[in-house]
Amino acid sequence: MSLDHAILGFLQYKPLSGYDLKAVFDISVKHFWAADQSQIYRTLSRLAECGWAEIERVEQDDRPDRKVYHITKSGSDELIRWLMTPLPKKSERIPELIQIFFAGNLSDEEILTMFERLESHCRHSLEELQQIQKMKGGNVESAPRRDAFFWMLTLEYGIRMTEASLAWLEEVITRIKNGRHRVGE
Amino acid sequence: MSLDHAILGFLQYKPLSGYDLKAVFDISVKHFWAADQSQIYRTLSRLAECGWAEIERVEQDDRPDRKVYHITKSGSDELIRWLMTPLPKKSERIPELIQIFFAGNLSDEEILTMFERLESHCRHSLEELQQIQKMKGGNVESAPRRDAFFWMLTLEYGIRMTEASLAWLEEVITRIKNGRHRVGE
DNA sequence: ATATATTATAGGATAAGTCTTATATATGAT
DNA sequence: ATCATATATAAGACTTATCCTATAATATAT
Repeated sequence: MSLDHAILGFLQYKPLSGYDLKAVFDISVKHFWAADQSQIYRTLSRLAECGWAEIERVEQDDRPDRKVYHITKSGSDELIRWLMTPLPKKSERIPELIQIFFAGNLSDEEILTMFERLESHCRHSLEELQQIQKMKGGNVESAPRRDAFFWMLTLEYGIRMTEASLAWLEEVITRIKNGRHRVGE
Repeated sequence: MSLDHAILGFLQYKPLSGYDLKAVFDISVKHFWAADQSQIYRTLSRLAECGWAEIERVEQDDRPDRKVYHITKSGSDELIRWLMTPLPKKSERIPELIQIFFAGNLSDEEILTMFERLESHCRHSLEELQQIQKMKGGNVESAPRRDAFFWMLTLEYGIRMTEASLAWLEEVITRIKNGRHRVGE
């Protein structure tokens, strides 16, 4: 799955330790792929077992030793292969839609509260993403334009989707306020 | 998590067996919550253990006996409680965005192929959703308007998001064809 | 003084989900 | 005749991810 390949992707740029990777995930792909620290370490061991990465032990006096992972030729090949492979389409799980689907069990007031909660959450996410986009304008300059272009695309995608969600939620709230969900009762 | 509550939601409408539930999931919430048959049965046992559902054994001569699950008062309370509870916001995982993020490793030609693949997949999903929407127009009439309203909302959401994805992908493909990802190289 | 944060790795327990297979009967299609 | 499909339930093995905890030294803040 994708965590393996996300890690290979980062190792392709340069060798990194598990600790480094956690930090790198948190400042770059967290919005669409949050990685658990524990899971990163476990996955790194597996990558090394597979021969997709090699471990370099870096001794340190004051800190615990670092295990820096280098991507191998076969790891690099695997990354390229995966990047061109269509992903098995499995519908993502959206628990919010379960709440909406069964919202008929709630009172009109509770429903409105629910949607307004979803809306404010969505607005907050949008602000976060826009904030990142602003800062990234400078942040990304160290990378080749080609890489930076695709990094920005993933942010742009997040923003577009969140904007669309927000627009939809606002529309739905208006409809509910106009009692459109009660028509015909 | 949500499978528990999705099942409680359906049991709130009427008592169902595991087999029934699998069918119900597949024709209603599959687009945003695909449920594995095996997982449904496991979850049902757990719901019964929790006291949120009760089992009625229905003997049949020609077929294996059915275990029909009835929601209890405490199950119903739990459903309502959950519907009003804000969900812990955990960013969803979008493996496609990992592929896009690291697309810089591919050639221009491969990149275009990748995005066109994503676009056609997206177009296909949209058609599927629109097809369901058309059919549901009649399908849903048996339910109270209030419930049907929220069922349709979840479909509408899927369509809006897929439309937004598609529009974005088309735009990105144009930009790539114009060589915008190579600017400054 | 004490608590928290940073750097660094990793195991244990648990949860959640997927895939496969087993069992059993009936019906319809090729 | 045989094969697939529908009805009905459920265990086994495995994967992936999450949460918590442990270890260990240093540094900074209260």
